[in-house]
Amino acid sequence: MRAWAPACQAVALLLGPYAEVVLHDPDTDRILAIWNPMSARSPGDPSLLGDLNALDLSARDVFGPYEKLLADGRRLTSVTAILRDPDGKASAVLCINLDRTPLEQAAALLTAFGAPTASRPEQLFEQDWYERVQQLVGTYVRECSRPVERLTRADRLAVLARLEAARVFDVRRATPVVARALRVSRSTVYGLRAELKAPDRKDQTR
Amino acid sequence: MRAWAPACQAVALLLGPYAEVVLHDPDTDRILAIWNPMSARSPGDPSLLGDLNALDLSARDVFGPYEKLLADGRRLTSVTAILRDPDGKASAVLCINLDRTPLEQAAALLTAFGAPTASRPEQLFEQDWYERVQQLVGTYVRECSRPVERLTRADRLAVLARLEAARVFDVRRATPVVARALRVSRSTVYGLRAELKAPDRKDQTR
DNA sequence: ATTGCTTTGGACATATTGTCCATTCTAGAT
DNA sequence: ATCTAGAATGGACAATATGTCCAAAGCAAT
Repeated sequence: MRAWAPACQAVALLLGPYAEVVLHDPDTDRILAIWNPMSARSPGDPSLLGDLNALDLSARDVFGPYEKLLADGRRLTSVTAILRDPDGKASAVLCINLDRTPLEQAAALLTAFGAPTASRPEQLFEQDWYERVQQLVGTYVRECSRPVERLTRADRLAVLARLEAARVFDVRRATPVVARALRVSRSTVYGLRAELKAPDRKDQTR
Repeated sequence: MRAWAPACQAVALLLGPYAEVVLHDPDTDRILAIWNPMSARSPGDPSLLGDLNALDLSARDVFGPYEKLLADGRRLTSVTAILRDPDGKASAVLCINLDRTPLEQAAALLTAFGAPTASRPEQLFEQDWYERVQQLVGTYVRECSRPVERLTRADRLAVLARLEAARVFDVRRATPVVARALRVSRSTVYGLRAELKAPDRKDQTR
């Protein structure tokens, strides 16, 4: 039923990957819609609501929270709501399944681990990105036992890839430093770097 | 609107004391119903939805998740959904506000605990300077248990000193990020930063 | 020497960073 | 509540830094 979709989507969105929202059709016993499916179910599949139908639908509209167990061991907390038309007819059944394991792990860790007072936000921020450049280049040079000036084009590409991976270029003014370390011009660094990003074509049709 | 109540109640029930579910009347701009109120609002009170009405209600039905901040410093994650009648008319606006602080505390502890100190030869370069900014600001905020927006000038100076010490500004594009994290303008960041460097004189005789 | 690459300096086009300042805000004091 | 000094803001602008391009060299293998 289209009317409920926004509400369902909102819930699914809010609870991120840990909640599954399912809308069932109580007449056909099939899934109408599903958000963040945790098992591989999709609209049209049988609901497998089974015992729910045994519940007295007229007595209450909201059931739960109760616990479910997934085959893979995940512990779910579920709630169910009967959604009614303006005329009172049950037009859909809403189930929200919340995966509790991540929270439980956190809680377990928390209780198991006394009171760790402060965290360790220490700055291994790497003051010395400059050193790091020297280090990465130096290491490579040693690896292929060849001085910086005798590095082949491919070598330079490789070194740049490492520097790139180390996020060196996120640092201000890094490019000239790298160029110098590689005994190469600034232009060349940009050129090679572009090549890394666009592995094949020589033409820069951008 | 009676039709939505079960769904709202179900969500409120599932998310326990940490989620507030509010149903607004888009016509009168008042609260229709509210579950688990976090602030002292009740049905009939004005919605204070303000800017929401400015949103193009016809464009989308679901907004968010976006972040809200309570005066007392609690961090909320909110989603909003436009609920429509069978004939398409927006009959209600659903807001779910989830208090994230308990989760954040758990998560913070978790990440702090998970930090495997050693064995990080490569990229201790801190890919994640962005995280680091959030982290440093967040820590400070927690230390003085005051939301970012309520930080005093002196506080901001202190935070900036830490960021400076962590060499955050060596990273490209860091300033705007910091400004945003501090909920302050770019200009202000530069201003405060200048102040840090020249502790006394107001004139910039350099 | 000629060919088919790559590198190089620069010139330029963009983007980012810093400065400045007229206005707008805000926290206190009145 | 109103006023006021100091602070923050947004936007213009200047200064730098980053990227692109390309014509003019290098350079190695014919």
